[in-house]
Parts: sequence; structure tokens; C-alpha cells
Amino acid sequence: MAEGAAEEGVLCVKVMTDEQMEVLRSQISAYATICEQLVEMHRTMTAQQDSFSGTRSSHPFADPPSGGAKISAKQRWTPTAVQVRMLESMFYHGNGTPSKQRIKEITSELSQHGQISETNVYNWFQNRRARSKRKQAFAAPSNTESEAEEESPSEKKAKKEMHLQP
Amino acid sequence: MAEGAAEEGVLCVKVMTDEQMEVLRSQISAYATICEQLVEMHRTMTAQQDSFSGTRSSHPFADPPSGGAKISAKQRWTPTAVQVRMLESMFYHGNGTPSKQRIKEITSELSQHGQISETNVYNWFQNRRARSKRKQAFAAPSNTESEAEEESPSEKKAKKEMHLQP
DNA sequence: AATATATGAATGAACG
DNA sequence: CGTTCATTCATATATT
Repeated sequence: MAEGAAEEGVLCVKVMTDEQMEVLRSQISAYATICEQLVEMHRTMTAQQDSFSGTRSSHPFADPPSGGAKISAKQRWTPTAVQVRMLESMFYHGNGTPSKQRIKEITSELSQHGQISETNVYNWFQNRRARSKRKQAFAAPSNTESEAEEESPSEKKAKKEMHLQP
Repeated sequence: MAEGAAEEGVLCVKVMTDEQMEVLRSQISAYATICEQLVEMHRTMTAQQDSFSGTRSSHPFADPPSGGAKISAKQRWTPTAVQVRMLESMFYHGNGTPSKQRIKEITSELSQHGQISETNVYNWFQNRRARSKRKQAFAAPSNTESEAEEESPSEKKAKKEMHLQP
């Protein structure tokens, strides 16, 4: 059994300057934008032929067949990439908990990009908030509390891996 | 992008843990990979003459071993044998759900034997419990004398009904 | 190498 | 709201 992380003490903390941080952030943001544009382009080009129901990492985007009598075993709502991005954005600027009315609006808007219900939106925000907080608790138990920010303005999580077939 | 870098005075450095570094790296790596795949896919689709016979499994720009920054790194924590042993022991002790404080303690203790984070510990317990329950559910529907070596410190509720929502 | 299994991690939904 | 459960995904490891 070869175990990794045999180097203890050698690599511990890494220090980054604000500038370096900004560079990294910019890179991520740039990639995110590029990805989204590419996806949009792809969707436009493949208009109706690519009828593929994406599930999770296999195919993060692609609008689900609306009204389709899909009796698949998909028991759990899975947001599309676009939906996630919109939700993240709203969360970031969002003033705390979305009101009931706000949830309706969001749901309505996100319906344009896939099946979604108000409950889904509500749960999503609840989870997002809770996990954000928990992460904070884990990540920064002993830091200077001068940092009030919790999330990066740009994408937080990148859905990794994507399998495609031309 | 624009974030309030309040004081540009003496300390403009931010310290990141290895974990945070890894998250950033993963994000960039993931986006880079997605971009590559999207570009590749687009190229394949737009190129009308698809007279290629080679497998496209390997991308020409996967990652240069040298010179180019190998962004990928260890992506998954793997506990050492000692850590597993200790975790198992703690799990058996009936602490069904370690509190946040407890998790910190455990993490602190286990760091003596290898790299570990609080998130790792939290996930480990979550997974351990879920797995135990799953095993038992299948193994002992009508058998009271379960010989399972792993147990649930406290008997939990038997079964739950899942709700589907449209 | 290819496949199978084990398991760390992510997350939608439910519970108190 | 905070915590927990259940399911799924991705990868490390084992097996052939």
C-alpha cells in the first residue's frame, strides 16, 4: 500500500498575493465565460437534433425535452448548467432569503432553461446558504473576521468532467 | 472581479490552505478541460469532412508534462491505514454524529498521521453511516441476530418513504 | 490494459 | 434554519 502525502511539513501553506489571487480568479472567470459561450453556440447549432437528456456529469447542459413523457428513473431534480449559473448569480447578489414572491419569479425564469419547481428553488437556496456557512465554519475557525465575503463573484464550483460524442 | 481590497497597506497577502489551493486548481483545470472538449467537439462537428479514423481519445493538448503547468493534482483524499483505524474506532464508539467541535478535535488528532481536513472527517462519517445502514438494510430484513461487525450504535428508524415531487 | 469494486465527495430533499 | 439522510458521481485501488 503506497500512501501519498508522505511529505509532512514540506508543503504546508502557500501564500498568494492579491495580485495572484486576482489572476487566478480572472482565469476561472474567463474560462467560465468561454465555456458558456461555447455551449450556447453548440446548442444553437445543434438546434433540435441533439435530443439528449443530460444527467449530471454526463451532459450538464441541454434542455430537457419539454413536456416529454419521460418516465425515466430520474427521481431527483438536477439543475442544468445554465440554471446553476443563474442561481449562483442570484445567490451572490441576493439579499438573503428570497421571498415567496421572489421564488416564484425565479422559478418562472429558470423554467426557460429546464424543468424546475418552486420547491426546487427553495431547497436550492436553503442548501446553498447552509453549506456556505458550514464551509466557513470549517475553513475559517481561527481567522481574522475582517473578511465578510463568503463566495467568489465568479463561479464557485465547476462541474468537472464532461463526456461528449460528436 | 472587483472586490473590496480594502487596505493596500502593509499586508496584501492572503494565505491559502492546501485545500483551498486545490479547489482553485481543480476549478481551473475543470474549465480548461471543458473548454478543450467543447472546442474539439465543435471542430469535429463543423469540419464537414470527418474522414478521420484515429481515435480522438487523446487530446493533442492534454497537458505537457514539462514546461506547461500541470494543473491537475491529487484530487481525492486517501486516509492512511492508521487514520482509518482511528476513525473506525471512533465510529464504533457510538458517536453517531460528531459535532463540529468534535470534528475539529478528531481532525486535529488525525493530522498527526497524515494530511487531513475537517471536511474529510465529516464526509468520512457521513459515508460510513450511510454505508452501514445500507448494508444492514439488505442483510437483515428478518434476522435479529445480525453478526455484522459493524453496527449502528443506536438503532435508527427502519425505513423511510421517499417523496417524489413533480 | 480493461473491468470491477471501494470509497471520498457533492448535493437534492427531508427532518426537528 | 441547521442538521441529517439518501443517492449519485468520480476516482483510487484491486482483480482479471
